[in-house]
Amino acid sequence: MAGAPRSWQAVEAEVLRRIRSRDWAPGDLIPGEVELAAELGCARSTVNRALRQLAAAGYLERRRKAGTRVALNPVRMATLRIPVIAEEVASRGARYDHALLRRETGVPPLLVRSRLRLDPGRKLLHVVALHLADGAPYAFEDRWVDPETVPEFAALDLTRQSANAWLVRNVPYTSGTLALSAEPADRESAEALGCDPGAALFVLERTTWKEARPITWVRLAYPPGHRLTTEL
Amino acid sequence: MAGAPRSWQAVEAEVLRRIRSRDWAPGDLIPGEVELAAELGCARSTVNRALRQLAAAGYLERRRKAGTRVALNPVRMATLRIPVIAEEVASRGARYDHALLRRETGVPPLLVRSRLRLDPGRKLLHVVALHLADGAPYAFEDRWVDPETVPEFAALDLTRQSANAWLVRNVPYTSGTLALSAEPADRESAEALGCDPGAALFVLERTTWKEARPITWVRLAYPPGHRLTTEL
DNA sequence: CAGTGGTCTAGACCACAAG
DNA sequence: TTGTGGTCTAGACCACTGG
Repeated sequence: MAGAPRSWQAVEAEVLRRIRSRDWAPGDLIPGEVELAAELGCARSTVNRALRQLAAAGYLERRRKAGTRVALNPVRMATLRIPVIAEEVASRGARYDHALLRRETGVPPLLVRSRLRLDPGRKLLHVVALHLADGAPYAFEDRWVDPETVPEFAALDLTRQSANAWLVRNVPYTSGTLALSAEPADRESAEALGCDPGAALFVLERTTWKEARPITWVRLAYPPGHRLTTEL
Repeated sequence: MAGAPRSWQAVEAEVLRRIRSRDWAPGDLIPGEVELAAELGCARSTVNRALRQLAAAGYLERRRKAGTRVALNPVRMATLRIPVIAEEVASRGARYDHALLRRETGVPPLLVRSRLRLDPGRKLLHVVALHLADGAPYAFEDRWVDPETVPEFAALDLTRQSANAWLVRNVPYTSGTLALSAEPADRESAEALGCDPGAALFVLERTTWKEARPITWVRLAYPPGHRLTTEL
């Protein structure tokens, strides 16, 4: 009936237009795939792809038999790119370097132990390092690695490549958790990053698993002023 | 040849298995869709869907004619859910409230003006509010709204619903930017959030546009301890 | 039970880019 | 030029779930 969307992108755009124009208001039931396909002059699978995409983006809510509704609260999904730091630095046009500050074996603090669900007394490999961009401190890394999951880690030369770069390439995780927060700089972080103790640091904390076994817990602290941005 | 993946999820799982097992190493060219479909015993479109999914997740890199390669650096994409604060609070099982602290019209500071690409001297609507969870400070909001894009905003009763809730439902944006950072609390934020000045606040800054017109710039500051988490 | 979305298929044409 | 992914189609069956 209407114009002539042919591609699934065109269908997506048309549906989005109707949502934004309040032609289809939040909560409304929209026509079924068959009906839409007929109206827009394309195959049902084309409509399906467009609607699936919009549902994944949070604009629509779909349920079998119940049909498709315009989402009441468009839950915005922001996708952040979490690259390896070396590339994060390179993509900003800076020269990357890193310095290994400490490396030891020991019992992790309670926080780390609980995040990794470890038995008390388990010893992990501990690595403290500083990432540099054009020679300036870029991020302060505090990492604990489970030697039972990653036995090769103990023998690694961490002066040539960072722990993260090696792990990402050699020990793919099957699941993980990422947490972002703000924390005041403790003395060691402040010294490494060249800021005042207590300064507001942007902190990224990541825990990764290989099936049921913990791989690593890492905390990356960025100096004041660091921003993580994304397009919506 | 191999087992019998029939669904696209099964194909996805099988390909992921081969990547993780280093059967297909980073940088390797993997078989084309036609070949894979034959090997796995399904239609090419099924393989296509699985590979598209894996490419979107950052595991594969696909280019016409060049074929599909295992990504050298699995760029991790973390998807954050950015809900309306009222629901964010409700989902934590707390009672939501908000308090309007200030509301005025004026020329925004340089930072806001540049983010919204405004002409100097343009006056915007300024709203300062506090979001509460079970009566405790949850987030401090500083917002500027363009009255030319959203004329109805000036007449709104912001004691009944928050600015964000109304904007999300009534002025859908077509594009926007999200930035996360850590900032020391200034006096006003500290007072509102009940923390010390200089405390490390987790800050979410968002700018939204309706086509080429700015809608709003908002800065949400969360008190120390706040964490934004996601599964990987 | 019946309607809706979810998926698979086989085949076709197209767009892009490597050689 | 030509191989590869990107997409569309028409039809079919299935799975879930509302009524």
